[in-house]
Amino acid sequence: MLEVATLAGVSVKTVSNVVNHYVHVSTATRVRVQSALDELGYRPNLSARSLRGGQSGLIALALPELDFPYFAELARYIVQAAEAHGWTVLIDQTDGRAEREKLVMDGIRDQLIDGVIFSPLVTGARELAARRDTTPMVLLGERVHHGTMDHVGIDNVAAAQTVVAHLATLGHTRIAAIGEQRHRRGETARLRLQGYLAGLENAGLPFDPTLVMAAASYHRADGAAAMTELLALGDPPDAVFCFNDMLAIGALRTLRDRGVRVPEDVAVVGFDDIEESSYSAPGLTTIRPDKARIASTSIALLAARLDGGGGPSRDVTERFDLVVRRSTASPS
Amino acid sequence: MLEVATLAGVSVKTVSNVVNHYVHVSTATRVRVQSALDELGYRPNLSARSLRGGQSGLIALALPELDFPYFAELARYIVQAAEAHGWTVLIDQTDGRAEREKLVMDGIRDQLIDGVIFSPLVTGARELAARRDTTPMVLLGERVHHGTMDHVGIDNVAAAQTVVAHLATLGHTRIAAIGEQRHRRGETARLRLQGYLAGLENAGLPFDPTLVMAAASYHRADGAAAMTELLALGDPPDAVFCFNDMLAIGALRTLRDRGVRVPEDVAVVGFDDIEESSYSAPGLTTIRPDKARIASTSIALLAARLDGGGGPSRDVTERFDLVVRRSTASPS
DNA sequence: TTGAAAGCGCTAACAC
DNA sequence: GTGTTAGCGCTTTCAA
Repeated sequence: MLEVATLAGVSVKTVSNVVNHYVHVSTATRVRVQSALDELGYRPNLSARSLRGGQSGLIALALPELDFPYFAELARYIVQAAEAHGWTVLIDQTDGRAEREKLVMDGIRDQLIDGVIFSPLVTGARELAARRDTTPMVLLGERVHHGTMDHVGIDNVAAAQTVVAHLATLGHTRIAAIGEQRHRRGETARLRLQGYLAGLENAGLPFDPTLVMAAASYHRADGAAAMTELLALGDPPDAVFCFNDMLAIGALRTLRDRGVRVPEDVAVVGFDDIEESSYSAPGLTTIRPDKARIASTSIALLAARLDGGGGPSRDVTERFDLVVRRSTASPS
Repeated sequence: MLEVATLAGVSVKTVSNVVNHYVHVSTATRVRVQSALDELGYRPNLSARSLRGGQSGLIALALPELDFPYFAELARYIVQAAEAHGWTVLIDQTDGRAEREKLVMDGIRDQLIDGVIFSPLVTGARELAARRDTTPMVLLGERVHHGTMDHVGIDNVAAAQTVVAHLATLGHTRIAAIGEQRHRRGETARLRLQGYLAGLENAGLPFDPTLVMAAASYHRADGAAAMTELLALGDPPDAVFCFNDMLAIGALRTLRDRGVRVPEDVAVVGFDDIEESSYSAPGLTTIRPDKARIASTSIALLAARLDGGGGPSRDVTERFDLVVRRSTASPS
């Protein structure tokens, strides 16, 4: 910047003014400085600017897994929404490991980052409440108790109820669930299970605990394994509600391999509506959270915190839809 | 840091020494400083550190699309490999748009970033050669001529030849290709097409231009559309080589909808071996680039540039495998 | 409208 | 083994 100033015959302050589009600069000076800028190929140093001003234009997005289609799609929307705000998104992959999530909470790379959007998998209400780092944070996913942190999510219980109601309407009576997580602290599984139970009750269907399968993680292989176990039951289900689409795709694979017809013998429903689910065989009925809105709301909440500062934490529930495809066509 | 120094009764230099694990610090001092550090909840300021030392510990990964499974999987490996080096990865999504890729080339956020791993879609040899930004850059994907930039990829031509040879061995004679890109400047499509042609020639099969389908982009929908066109041909193919797995999955969808049997009537092969391809119906035969090695090599090359500096540009070709699944079981 | 100088938090050189 | 000091590139008072 000093070089530029010298070349243009002005002070660094004037260069700074030009670079930052300060209004009170005479046109002549501006032009002169600008050409010096171009000639020298000047590029502002973000570190210095951030050190001085406290804003870096960087926000972090902390997700469990990048190659989890739901998160990849969400990340895409968030990157787009952030770009519209002039922010760059830095991605942290936590793998759902407690120590990685703790790093996010404690503020890795503090002061470098203006805000964080965090989708916790194992971090609970206690840790959240104990957070000391003051970087604005927006929480994604299931709601957990928290103080100053904003939150964006969907109503998991209602969504799961919707699924069960749909299956019951189609005449299914033995509806299994795949995705319970006994050993995880994440709330998502618990909420969807709760919705599942409520759905059964609403439909007047009995609850059979043997139809609830746990899933160590939510990958395709877990769904395939759980479905195998369900088929081995003396009295197998006539429908399966998987707590995400990956599980459902794994389940479909098992059913196909065993020659079980979908939806005639067993109907299958997922959750997330990843793109893959409209190409599966058969196409997968699923819950579609409004990812674009989740992303834009998260960014908007963060922006509000950065501009305005305080205020009570806000909790936004975005809409979801039930997308009906061939995997739950009428069974009759 | 000054506060910490005061509390511990030492100078800032000593605090810096402790923070940076400098060896020559007496244990007593170290302990004293450490407790002051903890008490005050000290966190180093990355901006300042980067401003001073010129290294931020941040590298950028510039990819076309995050929700493209191949890139998502690759990103995951790269984030992991980078983490092992103590680097954080910042992700740029270019959408394959020329102006976004140009930004990457010009060095958005210069000086903040220690290096860039860039997977160009539309940027060609000319732009690459004209690059002025000096941030170390590793190129991913097809090789294009370049000067000082390292490159990691696989042999696309050989891989495509392998696919065609495999199909020919199984007795297929009318082998179509989906994924030509007449309007794009990217080289990938061209190289795979070249391998396809070479493969036909090696197998002594005639080349029929009507069997080569263009794809505007490499999404599932493009593959589905291209397959529809192929089926409308008077003399349709008995095998299809799709230039990526997404196209192949779209093609499978079309075939399924039309009641065409795979592989009995038409065999299908993809490219990339994304996880989804082992769960498709039927499982997809495909080329598996060694993504983990591509990632670790990229990071290693970047690390070498950052440590060592100059030297001629290196070009690493990683291995690939043909993964045979049900979509190309013997047609007889 | 423009310039001079201070200082953001940190580390490297050098002195003690 | 530890302290002093200068300076990374920038923006922001404050003066001119």
